[in-house]
Amino acid sequence: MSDVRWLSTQEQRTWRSFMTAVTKLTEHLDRQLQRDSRMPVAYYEILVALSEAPARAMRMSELAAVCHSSRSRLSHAVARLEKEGWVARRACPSDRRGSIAELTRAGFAALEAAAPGHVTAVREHLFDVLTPEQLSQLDVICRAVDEGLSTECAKVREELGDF
Amino acid sequence: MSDVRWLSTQEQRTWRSFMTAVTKLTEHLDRQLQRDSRMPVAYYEILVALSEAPARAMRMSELAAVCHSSRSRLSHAVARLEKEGWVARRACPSDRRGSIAELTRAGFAALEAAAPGHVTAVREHLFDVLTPEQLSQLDVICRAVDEGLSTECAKVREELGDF
DNA sequence: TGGGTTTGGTTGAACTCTCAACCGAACATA
DNA sequence: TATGTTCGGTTGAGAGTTCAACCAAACCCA
Repeated sequence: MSDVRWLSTQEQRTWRSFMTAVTKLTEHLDRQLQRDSRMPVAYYEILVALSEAPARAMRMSELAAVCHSSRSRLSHAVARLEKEGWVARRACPSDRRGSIAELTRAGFAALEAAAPGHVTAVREHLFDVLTPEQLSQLDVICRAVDEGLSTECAKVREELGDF
Repeated sequence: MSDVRWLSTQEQRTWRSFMTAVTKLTEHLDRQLQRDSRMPVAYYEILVALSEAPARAMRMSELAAVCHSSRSRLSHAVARLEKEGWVARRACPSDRRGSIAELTRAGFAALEAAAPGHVTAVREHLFDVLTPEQLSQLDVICRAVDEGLSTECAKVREELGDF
């Protein structure tokens, strides 16, 4: 099918500035957190999710959903966090297949230590460079993109099962 | 320093919707391209950059700059693309340290084959879900973020040398 | 009760990325 | 010409992600 709707010059410019900004920002944040707190952003978000959960514990699958992570990725990640002593896994009493990830004291401390630097970086490179108006625009835009993807992702999830 | 400027509730919401949208979008695009054309988006962009260069060839360091990639990453990536037969490396005549990456016929064909699916995915999940107004807002926003980062990145580049 | 299917989760291999170390060529300076 | 530094690029190890395969528990239904 050659009836592809190619991008206009302007659209290409927008796409490239989007890609550039996103990759630079995520790389910067990842580098900052890795350097200062020895964890990638993805792991930080796992700790955040756990810290906000009741009893600072969550079923693995629920945690995966909250973090928009595949089961597999989360399993590997939690294994690493466990080795670090930041998370502990225990069996789920109500479902013997399940397992529960729990934030340890050390994990909470690590999160507390990491948070200031990370939040500062986010503020500095996103919130501080945009007007309040732009921030609310960005919020609306991201929700629209997310919405458009979640219908699609639901489809994928149906077909492939594992996400 | 406990004088961290934490995020307000609204800011947290914006940040999360941003992260969600970005990670979902990039993962979706990566999965599409990997599934249909056996290459990650980063490699696709390398091929695009080469295809747009005069003689479809470029110095490695220039290519790295255009792709916002580290030298190391590019070196690994080109090695893989070379194994695939999509890119060839040859010595630079004017600087014997240098090497030049060149898009092969097969590489150009692979790019042509990959482009429709990728562009369609981008259009479908970004351009089609936003109004023209929102697209131009997004463009401005991304340029501001990029701007804010490039001063920072310049600093990092100075300190660490290798990016 | 038994057999097939789905669900929750883990595992290992292949791949990509990062970081630091390294090498030879180019350049600067004396 | 000799030497120290910078530049362009590669390499290997370690870490994270993906994908497919797998296992056991739970569920479904005859």
